[in-house]
Amino acid sequence: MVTVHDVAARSGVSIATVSRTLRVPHRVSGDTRDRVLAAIEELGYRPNRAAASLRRGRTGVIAFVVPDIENPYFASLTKGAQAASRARGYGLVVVDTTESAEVESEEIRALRSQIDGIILVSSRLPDEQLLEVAEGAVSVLINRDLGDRSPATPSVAIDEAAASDAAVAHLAELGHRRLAYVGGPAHSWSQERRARGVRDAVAARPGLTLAELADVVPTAAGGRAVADAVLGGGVTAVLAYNDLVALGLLAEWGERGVRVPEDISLVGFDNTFVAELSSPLLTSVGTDLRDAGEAAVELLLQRVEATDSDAPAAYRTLRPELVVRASTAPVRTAD
Amino acid sequence: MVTVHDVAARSGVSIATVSRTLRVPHRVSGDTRDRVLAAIEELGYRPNRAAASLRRGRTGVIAFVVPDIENPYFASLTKGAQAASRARGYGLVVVDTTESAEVESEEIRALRSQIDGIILVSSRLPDEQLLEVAEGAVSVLINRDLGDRSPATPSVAIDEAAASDAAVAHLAELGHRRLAYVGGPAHSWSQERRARGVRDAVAARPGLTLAELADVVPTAAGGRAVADAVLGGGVTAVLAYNDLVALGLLAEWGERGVRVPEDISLVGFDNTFVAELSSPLLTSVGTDLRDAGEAAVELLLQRVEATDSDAPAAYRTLRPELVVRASTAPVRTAD
DNA sequence: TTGAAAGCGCTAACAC
DNA sequence: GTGTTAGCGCTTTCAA
Repeated sequence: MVTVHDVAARSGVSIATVSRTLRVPHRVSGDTRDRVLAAIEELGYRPNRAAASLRRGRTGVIAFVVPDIENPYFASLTKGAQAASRARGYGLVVVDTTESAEVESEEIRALRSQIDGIILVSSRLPDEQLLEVAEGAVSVLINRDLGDRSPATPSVAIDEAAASDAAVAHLAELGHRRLAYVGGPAHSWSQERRARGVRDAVAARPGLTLAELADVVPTAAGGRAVADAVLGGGVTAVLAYNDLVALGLLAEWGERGVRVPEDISLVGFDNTFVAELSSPLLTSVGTDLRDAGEAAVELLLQRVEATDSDAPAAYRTLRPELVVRASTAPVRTAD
Repeated sequence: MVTVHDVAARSGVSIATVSRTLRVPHRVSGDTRDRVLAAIEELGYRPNRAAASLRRGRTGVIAFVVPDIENPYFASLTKGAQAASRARGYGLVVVDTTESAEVESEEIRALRSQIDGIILVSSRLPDEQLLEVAEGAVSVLINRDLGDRSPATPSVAIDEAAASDAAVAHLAELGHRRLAYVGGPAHSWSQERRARGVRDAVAARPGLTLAELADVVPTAAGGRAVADAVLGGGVTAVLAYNDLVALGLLAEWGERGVRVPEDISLVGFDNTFVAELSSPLLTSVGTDLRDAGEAAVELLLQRVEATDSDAPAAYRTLRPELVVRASTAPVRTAD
């Protein structure tokens, strides 16, 4: 292993100068800098992070905690976070909690002392526990919000009201009047906001009616299971909790001869890549998740690197975009 | 921050004993052990990993390098690796190389000194560079194999010959005689083995013919692009390079009135979760990817923790399973 | 079985 | 602008 001592010897300076050349190059004369850099190159020197961490009290690693890395939604967020942290020279430890609050809290506890900061995505922890975690470490939340309870914790959230409104507006414009919303898990943070958003958007448009299905398992299987129940009542357009549920509806309907969009229009949430896997392609509303992942990293590092806690907490609200694909069409028959 | 000193003071022993209690408990008397453990509990002591790493020369972190975390195939592998490394007390740094060999080699270089080992999944590096990496660190390969060139590097691979054979056998049994294989990227390691496997399986069954399409982009869009080209020549069943390509074919055919499985049967490779997103559900052949990820971690840690390099290199070949779903059916008309 | 003590490689005062 | 030096918290001889 090559150490600062080797580099120092090779370039005829002290170890302090070697360290300075790397950390504060402007405090080293151009001449020495060149010599040190050359020696580093020749020797293939790589600073030992463990040593630096021990001395500086910082590890250069941040944790990214997701409920399920196989879920396309979280995979995209992770991709963005990964790229951003790499670009900033930080390592990203990805933790998959398998949707379990216990695993989540256990992992966080184990990690706490080894990382500079933590990003919690769609945390499954109850508010009080989440609060404790958030206060106990430099942290950023995605899809959760402690509000006044922890004004120092930044969060990144998607403007679900805007998303819902865009989706409903699109369907209304196509002439749909009787809508249905297939909701997700009962107490999910996103579900609550999406359901409210859809209700508000419908209420704001006279003549629209809304049927709601609650507590659907947020997977394709969940969608298939309720495909039948959604139909009827003259519903001509359906909004699904997420793309996966939408694809489940689509598949099951297809097998029962219900055609999309001829018989019924369908809109998903999140606009994940699976929206481009189906036939017809799925109209979906969502934000760029990679951007969201990046934003969270930026927010986190801003705090990590803040000399003291001078950086104000930032709440980043991301604007979603409706991507119209083939699963929505003008309502067929006037009611 | 609570340190060994605090625990030592609290329990009336030396810091050495505190350390021993955690690392080699059997060398501490039951009595002292209890006292130390109690103090640790009361104080909430967590060993500082940076310090331990510096002293022991090991970091407790392994790297998992994938081309694209958004790809369901790699996401599932990652999920398995994540669970396995957590269970063994190691941190997992996930690196997404965005399918770029440069990014891959750069990241590996940067990481090398900070990790105990590295798992390279479907590496995009050319053989000689891969060899260099594999020799320069404790490493395990998934979906690559250096063979004699680096007999010390374990690898985990799926038995593609068996997979291809199972798929072809299934179609042959259903009465299909004219098959087509939609291949993946020209020089991909998996593609080469899958193509060979399919060819061999077809050759082994008199009466079967095979049409091959090469160098298809391994995504749904890639599949859509060649949906037309595959048809014709009396082909009644198609094998696709992976599930994504299969879904692309399925979607495009659907829009052109070609029905699956009535008009044509379709089989995907990998059996990722997207095979359950379509209508009809996709017949697909693959191994449990989480298991593969776990296996790689086991192999790696076995070497990491080997006192010296006593552990023999292990080549783990995983047996794939064919999951028959609705996209395959008996050939409709006798030829 | 336990303790004293020597560093692991690096950074950051502090002197010059 | 550069060098000297004192640790960061831990593990591990070596002695007792």
